[in-house]
This record gives sequence, structure tokens and C-alpha cells, in this order.
Amino acid sequence: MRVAVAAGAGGSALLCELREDGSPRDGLVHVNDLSTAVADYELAGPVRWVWASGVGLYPSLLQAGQRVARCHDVELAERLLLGRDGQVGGFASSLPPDRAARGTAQETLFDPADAAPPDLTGTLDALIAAHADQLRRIAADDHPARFGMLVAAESAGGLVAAEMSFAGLPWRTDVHDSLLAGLLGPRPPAVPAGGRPPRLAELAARIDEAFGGRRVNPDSPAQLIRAFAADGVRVPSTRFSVLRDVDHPAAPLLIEYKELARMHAAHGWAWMDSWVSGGRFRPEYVVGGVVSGRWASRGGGALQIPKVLRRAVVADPGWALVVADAAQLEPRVLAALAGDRAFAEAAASGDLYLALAGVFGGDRAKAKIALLSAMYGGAGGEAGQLLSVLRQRFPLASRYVEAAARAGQEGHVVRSVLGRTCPPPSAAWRAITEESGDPDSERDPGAGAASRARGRFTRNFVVQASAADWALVLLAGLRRRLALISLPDGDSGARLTPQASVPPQASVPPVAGVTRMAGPHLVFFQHDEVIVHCPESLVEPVVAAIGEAGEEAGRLVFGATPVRFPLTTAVVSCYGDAK
DNA sequence: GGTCGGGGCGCG
DNA sequence: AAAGCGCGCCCCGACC
Repeated sequence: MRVAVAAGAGGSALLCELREDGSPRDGLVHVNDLSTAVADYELAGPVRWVWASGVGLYPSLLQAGQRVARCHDVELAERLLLGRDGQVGGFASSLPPDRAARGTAQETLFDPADAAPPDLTGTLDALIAAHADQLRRIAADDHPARFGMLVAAESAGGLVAAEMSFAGLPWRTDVHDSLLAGLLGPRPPAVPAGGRPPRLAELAARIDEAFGGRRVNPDSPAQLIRAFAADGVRVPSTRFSVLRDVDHPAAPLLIEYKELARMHAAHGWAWMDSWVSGGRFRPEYVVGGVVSGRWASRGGGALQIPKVLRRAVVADPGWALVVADAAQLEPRVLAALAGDRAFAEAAASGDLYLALAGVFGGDRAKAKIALLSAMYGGAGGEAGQLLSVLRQRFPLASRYVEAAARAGQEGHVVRSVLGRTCPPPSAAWRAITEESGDPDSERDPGAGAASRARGRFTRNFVVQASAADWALVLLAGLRRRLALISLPDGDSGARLTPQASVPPQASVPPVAGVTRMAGPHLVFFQHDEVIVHCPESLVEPVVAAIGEAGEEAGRLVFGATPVRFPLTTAVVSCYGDAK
């Protein structure tokens, strides 16, 4: 059953049960406490909540201790549908936003006395109409089952994202601090604006010396290029790959400085102060934030955490981290997409590149370069030669990516396996690449480059976006399975319990208002990798759930294929020990 | 005073 | 060894 919900003020809401086609079954029901109503429905039987936006509504439910099993997220679905139908831009919502949640600050700023009563009935009616319309548009797709699965998976992704933000990634600030101190020297008592920690200040001074006493800001590429030039060294840029080959005493110092400065600026003590609280790193995930369907994040750079900082991700006492990684996901996705039999059979093995090494004179590294070049559009170095080998031995796989590239170059859109569509070319791109009707006017000199760049984009899109489809279905299936794993006390499900009911924890002092999950739950997702935080006693069923979810995702997304999508799982107490 | 593009680099 | 794809965030410096 589907139930449409529009949240009102103070935890109240308006609900309406829907028929399968999305039309309202009976009248609207007003409830004073949405979380109680949700709990009743969830216990009564399978229900899919239909809401305007999970980002707006779900966090307040989680805060109230209530999770849901399934939803249809109208905002996320609309973006998929608009993309499919070639609309540019995001969801120009005709729906009034839900009153609840969208930041508590907003609500407290509101004075109920002088605010007009929200037209909740109108909001719910509009939501119901929008949802029914989406069901019709999904049914009208060339592949309605697949596109429907994409909408369901995207919606489930919205639930996972909110739950992961709520639960947070276990983060030991003491470990983080000692890592930083080891690299940068002890934390300065109060960092003045522009001030540097000891190790960085020392390096900056030595860089000045290396330039003969000239004062140079090592954070300024322009100043550095001028300083090198003054010493007779011409460098095109100051990136690592250039500095590595520069013969000047400042070069090695700069390489060291840049590495440490980045750690300090992007993931240093200020980052810790802003993003870690109560022993948890709580980023905001943006579902579908990348055109390919990958997630993006807002704040804290959650998807770019440096590998060295994984030491700070430590399970709570008595708990474990189960880290699972889809091995060589993208080439496997290409194998399944293209239906290239020889290629797919190679992808049935554990190490895809090794299985293909024989084709490239027994060299695994060459097999890897060939495949990455095929998926990314690279042609430099020996890639060209390896690609022609690939083309001979696996013509279907080669043709698949080349057809995608051609479509992009010609200005068409391409779709992932479940039907996520890439953006159409911009007006600027069309203007550059368009053949002019006037025979006297020259074609834009950048036309070829722009066309090829878009070809590389669409070539990569079909693979990256289909991999994202698979990962999203995996995530949804894993979330569902984790909720069914029984807790030792007989409870089931990833429940939310107040901090007070959890035994005191040495590493994570109780914090007022902080809640902890009681069962296995997802705490991290990064494109092809997930982390589950679970009680040590439940490691076994969690590992099994991950395997089953991976199996199921391959079957649901790609149907019958010999291609396997193996997940390597590591059970660790510290993320730094995985892999 | 703020905004914005580029350089650079972290992740997949 | 490097490059081909997708992002977010930092700093700088030009600009309004």
C-alpha cells in the first residue's frame, strides 16, 4: 500500500492512502503525531510512503526514533524523469515545501501567531497528483520495469543517506589529533588567521631560503612560477607531476609542503571542530548529486577523506566495521552491458584484469590500462595499441563504448542500464560544434575538441552510471537485509534508541541528545564501497547479507549474465585496517 | 566587502 | 608512467 504524507507543524501531518495507480482511496486523515502514525502503518503491513522530499521529511522522523521501510521520493523521481525527457535543470517544484524539518531554525523563526495556517490539504492534493503523474510517466517508459526499479532504488538511497547522516561515521578525534600532530606538529593553541602549524611554518621558511631568501607564498602557484623563473627554471605549473621532475632545491620542499598543507586545510583541526561531534562524523549526502547517479556530499568532503585518516574511523567497543568493496566494478559493468561473451566469461572470475592478461601477452597491467582507456577515452602512450588489441578480441565491448562516444559527439544523450539519462549538450556546446550554414564562415577551431570531450563524457557515462545503478540497488537490498537481522535481545531491525539506554562507552562519552543505533546499520557509502557498523556478535549475518545483496543487485540490474560482481569484505575495528 | 574561475589535489 | 571520466574543497587573485 502507498500512503501519501504531507508534514504540518509540530509533528502533525496529513495522510492519504492511495490505490495502485496513485489515486486517493479514501479521504485525508489528519494526525497529530506523524511518527506514531508511521509506526502503526509500518507494523500493519508493507507500506510505501509517498512524500515530496525525503531530505525535508525523513530526518525529523529519525529524530523521533522512527524509520520507514520504503518510500517514493517525488523530488528524486522527478529529477530522473526530467532527465529522461530531456529537460535541463532540476526539479522546479510546484509543491509547497513540507513545513517540518527543513531546518529547525526556519521553524523557530516562524511566529505561528502571524503566519497564515499552512494549506496542508492543498499541499497533499498537489503531492498526490504529482505522484500519480509520475507513475504514469514511469509506466510509459520504454523499459518501465527497469525505470521503476531506478526510481525505487533512488528513493531508497534517499532513506539510506538520511539514516547515515543521522547515525554518523564513528570518528575518534583523539586518533585524528595525534595523526595531525605527527604530520604537522602539535596543534597551535589558537591558530591566528593565516597562521601555520610548526611543521608548515618551518617548511615555508626553508622554501624561502631555497629561493635565495626571496619571500614566496607557497600556497600561490603564480608566485612560485615567478620565483622558479627568477632562478632560471621554467615550469608550466606547480602540480606534483611537474615538481617531481624539477631540479631545484625548493621542489622537494614544496612537494612536502603541499601534501601537509592540504591535510591541514581540508582535513585538519578546523575540519574536526566543524564536522565531528559526539564521536561521529556527520556529513550530508546528496543522492543523485552527480549526473551519473553517484552521490555527492555537502560539507566535510565526506567522499574525499584521505586514506591516512581512515585510522580515525574506529568501531565502538563491542562493535565491528564490516567494509565491503566491489572489486573492479566498472569493467565488470561494461562486460555485462555489452553482452560480450568472451569478455563476460573473463568477468566471471575474481580478478578480471588477471583473467584478461593472457590477451595482452600475460601482462595484467596492460589489461588494466586497455580497459581503463576504453572506458575513459584515453589514447595516450601505449593505450592506442592496447585498444586495438581489445577491439580485435572483444569487438562487442569495444563497440558498446564507441557507440556511446559517437552518440555524445553528435549531441545525443545516452542512458544507463536502468535508464538514468545524461544531460544534453549545453547551448554553448551546440554553438561551437554546429556546422554553420554559411560556407564562407570557418567552423569554430574548438569544435573538434569540444565534440571529442563530450564523446569521452558519454563513453564514460554509460559505464559509470550503470555502475551507480548497481551500487544503488546493492545499497537498497543491503539496507533491507540489515533491518531484518535479529538483535541478541530478540529485537529486530536497525532501531533507534536513546543514548541513555546504551551502556557507557569509553571512547564515545555519552552526549546529551545524541542517539545511537541499536542494530547493524550503514555508516558509509562511497561509489563502490560500503561500511556497516554492527555489534561483534552480528558480524556473520552482516557479511552474509552483503554477499546476498551483491548477488541480488547483479541479477536485478543486469538479468542473466555470467558476469559476477564480487564484494571483498573485511571485518575490522579500524577502517585503516581494511584492504 | 563579496563572488567566481582557476590551480591543485583528495576520493572513486 | 601517465592519461582518459566523475566529483568537493582549499587557496589565490581578479573582479565588482
